[in-house]
Amino acid sequence: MSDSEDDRPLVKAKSKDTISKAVDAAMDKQAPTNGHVAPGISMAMGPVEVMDVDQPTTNGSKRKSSMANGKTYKDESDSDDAPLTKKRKTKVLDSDDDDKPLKRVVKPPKVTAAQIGESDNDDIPLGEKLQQEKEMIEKRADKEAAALRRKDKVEEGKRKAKRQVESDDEDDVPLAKKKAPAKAKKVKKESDDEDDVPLKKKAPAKKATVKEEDTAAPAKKSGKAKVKKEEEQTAEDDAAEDEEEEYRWWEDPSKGDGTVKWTTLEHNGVIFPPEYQPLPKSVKMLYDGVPVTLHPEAEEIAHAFGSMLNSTHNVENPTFQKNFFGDFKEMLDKTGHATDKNGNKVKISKFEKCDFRPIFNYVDAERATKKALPNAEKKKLKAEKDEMEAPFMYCQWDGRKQKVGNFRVEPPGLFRGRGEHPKTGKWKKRVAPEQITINIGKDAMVPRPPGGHKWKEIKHDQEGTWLVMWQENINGAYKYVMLAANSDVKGQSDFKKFEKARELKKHIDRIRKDYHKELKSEQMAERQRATAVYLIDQFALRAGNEKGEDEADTVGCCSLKFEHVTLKPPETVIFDFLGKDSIRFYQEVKVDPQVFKNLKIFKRAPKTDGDEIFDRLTTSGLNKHLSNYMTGLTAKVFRTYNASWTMASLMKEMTPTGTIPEKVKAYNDANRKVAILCNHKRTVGVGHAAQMEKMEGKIDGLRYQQYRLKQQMLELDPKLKKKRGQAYFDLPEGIDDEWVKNHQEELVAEARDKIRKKFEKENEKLVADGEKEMKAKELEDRMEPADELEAKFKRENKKGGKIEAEGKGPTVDKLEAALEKLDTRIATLKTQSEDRESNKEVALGTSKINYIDPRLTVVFSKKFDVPIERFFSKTLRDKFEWAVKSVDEDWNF
DNA sequence: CATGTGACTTAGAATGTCGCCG
DNA sequence: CGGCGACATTCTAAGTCACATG
Repeated sequence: MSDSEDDRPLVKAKSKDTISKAVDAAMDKQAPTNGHVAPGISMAMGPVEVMDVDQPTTNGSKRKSSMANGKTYKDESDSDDAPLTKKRKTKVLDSDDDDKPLKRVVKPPKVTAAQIGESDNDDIPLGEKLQQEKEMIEKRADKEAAALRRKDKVEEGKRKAKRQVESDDEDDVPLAKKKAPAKAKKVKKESDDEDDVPLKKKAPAKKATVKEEDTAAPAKKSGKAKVKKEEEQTAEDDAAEDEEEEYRWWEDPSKGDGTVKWTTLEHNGVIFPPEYQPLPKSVKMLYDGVPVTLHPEAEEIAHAFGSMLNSTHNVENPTFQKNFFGDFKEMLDKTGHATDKNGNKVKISKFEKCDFRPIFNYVDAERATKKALPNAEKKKLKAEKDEMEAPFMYCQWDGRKQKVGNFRVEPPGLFRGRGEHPKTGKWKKRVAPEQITINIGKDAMVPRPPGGHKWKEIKHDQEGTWLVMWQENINGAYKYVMLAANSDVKGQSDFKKFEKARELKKHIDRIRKDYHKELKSEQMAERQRATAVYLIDQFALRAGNEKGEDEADTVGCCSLKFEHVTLKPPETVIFDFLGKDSIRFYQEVKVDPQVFKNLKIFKRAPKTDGDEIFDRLTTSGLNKHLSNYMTGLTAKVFRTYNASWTMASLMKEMTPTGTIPEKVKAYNDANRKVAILCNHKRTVGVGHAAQMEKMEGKIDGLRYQQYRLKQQMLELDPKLKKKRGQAYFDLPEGIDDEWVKNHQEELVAEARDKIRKKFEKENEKLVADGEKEMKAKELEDRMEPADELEAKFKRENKKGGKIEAEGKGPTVDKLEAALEKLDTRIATLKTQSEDRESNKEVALGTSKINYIDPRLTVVFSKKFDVPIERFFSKTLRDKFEWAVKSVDEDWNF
């Protein structure tokens, strides 16, 4: 009973609960089972040992399925477990120890189970379970708690002890991949241990300082630049006694938070989206085939849906439909539903009966007319818009003009949650000024809210970098207006981010060493942590915070679940899960044997689908641990570090030879590797396959042309047949008569199309100029070349038909030349299409923008003498100004 | 501690524009 | 010299992570 209830709670709680429950259940049944305990198991295991794999667990039925798994791992885990226990007493875990047992064969499964249990309560009695566990025997709880405390202490001591012992764990071979950098540092390492905690080092101060200055100067307009710089300088000097200090905070992330980000701040707030423009009376959605009139507020929602009809991705998603229709109906209920042309009320109750196409057609037409607007007109509109937006584009931040990122309040619309977001399609309401909080300098003029309205609140929070904030209605998410990427603040924090990643270089060896050692820790929690860090480091996984049930079900490292990890002995792991943005992460990788073993243990029964692999680990625990190594070190730093590091090493392998495009390609190839590392993908649109096919078709077309050329050659010089062999003149592979026929038809149709289009265009123009349009007869006449083409094909297709040589004065040589030309064209197309194929689902942008230290790109540009423009668009150059200006070709990541 | 709040970075899709090829 | 695909920009969702709170 209680069991089922148990299943409810949060995901995390759930999995843990399930397990502990199972433990409980088992205990109740066979509490005394000491017999199962393997020799050497210490008391610390306490009550838990009792658990038996075979015991029915909470969700008995479900569990079953996992049995197979459980079995598979049995021997493994056993051996592994034994050491765990053993260790209990030892201070330092010794790898030998660990290994031995591993080799030992098969223990009774019970032991295994016991172990699990043990670990369970081991670290945990988890305060977390609480309420559900009320029924739990209090005594037991107390005991556990006590045990826990004890353990923590032990652990603490152990950790220290370990440090010292460190040196001998040679055995943990780092992956080849990462090895190189690690090695280099080794020497230093030792001493580092000591500083663990402290320091922000000053060392780089010199360089950094310089950078800081560069960065600081916005210097956008060259005209003003000089003057500005001066000002800056002084400002800098002022602040600059703090130089020291200032430098520190921007190097030391832990300080990042309590710091003042500005002293004066002026801005003009936000632009609100235009009011909803009701559709013209002639445009109505149909309900049950009948045009109906809606209250504007309801119509607005229908309009949003209708204008999306082309994005099947959303509109055909059942959740999207359901959520949309739910909110739509709610509004209908509120506004009295609809009326038909006679003013009779129509109650809208079925989504299926709604036809939004009239709305879509209207919207689509509007789009088209807008697009068709004469250029001058477009320009004018744009200018007007720019002018009205000008005041919002910039703010004054400590007296400096800085660009604002997103000064527009998000317009209402249907929420486009990604993946299987349970709320996708819900109506995102118009934001009222009353919801908006303004953050601004005390002395600044507060922007005026729209007529008759008030702001929710005015703040003067100097520790925040945002100018305007509101909360959205669907998820309660906070929306902020902040500065643009090219602003000083953003630039600085970007710089800081990469410096942090670089600092990790100094610690990475020790961290890797530690986690390799801790992979064998007898503390389940520690072992999980080590394993997680391993995954994060090696495979660039994200941290993986817990998520709520009203969000898409995606995971990162710490939230990986049973079903996301498949173990394939001897040491291959298959990851298959949805990560951020519901992007699939699929990788089949070899891992350290110990990691493999650990994952097996973490997956042991009674865990099953839906249960967390790292049930003893949270992102905050993980990050807390990481921060011991280096201030500000968190899981995400590893992604930055590994991405930049990868780029740097790839660059080292390159030699600055070849043409510019070749160098650019080399850069992009490296970039692609980083993107793959980070799993940055783009979903290939449905049209992609077709596009690919089209390219293939194009290639085939060219090959067919070649065939024809050859035939023409033959016509001119029949002896060639002998000289070159029949095969040379055969239809190319993959092309047959049928294909040829189709192709010919296409070519003819294309030709016709072209002529017709041209004709129509000319006619349009004539009409526009007030002249008479040409007659249909004219068109017919113009079709002549197409007709001729058709006729020619017909002749060719006749039995024994020849392909006549084309062009004036055809010679074999000329044809040969044409043939060659086609060869190159085919080659280019082929590489192009291959390129495209390999690139189709990799997105290079994200890694370039967020992960690869831009200074690396600058170095590449200088060293290989390729203009930076080839790598950074204008916006990126602005964003990375600090990098572009601060680095020479000797710089190292 | 667990959970919630808040602020900030990272992410792919949608949209806009621009350059290049036939 | 115009069409269209590639590239750039905008938009906002979805993460991370520190800190507050009970």
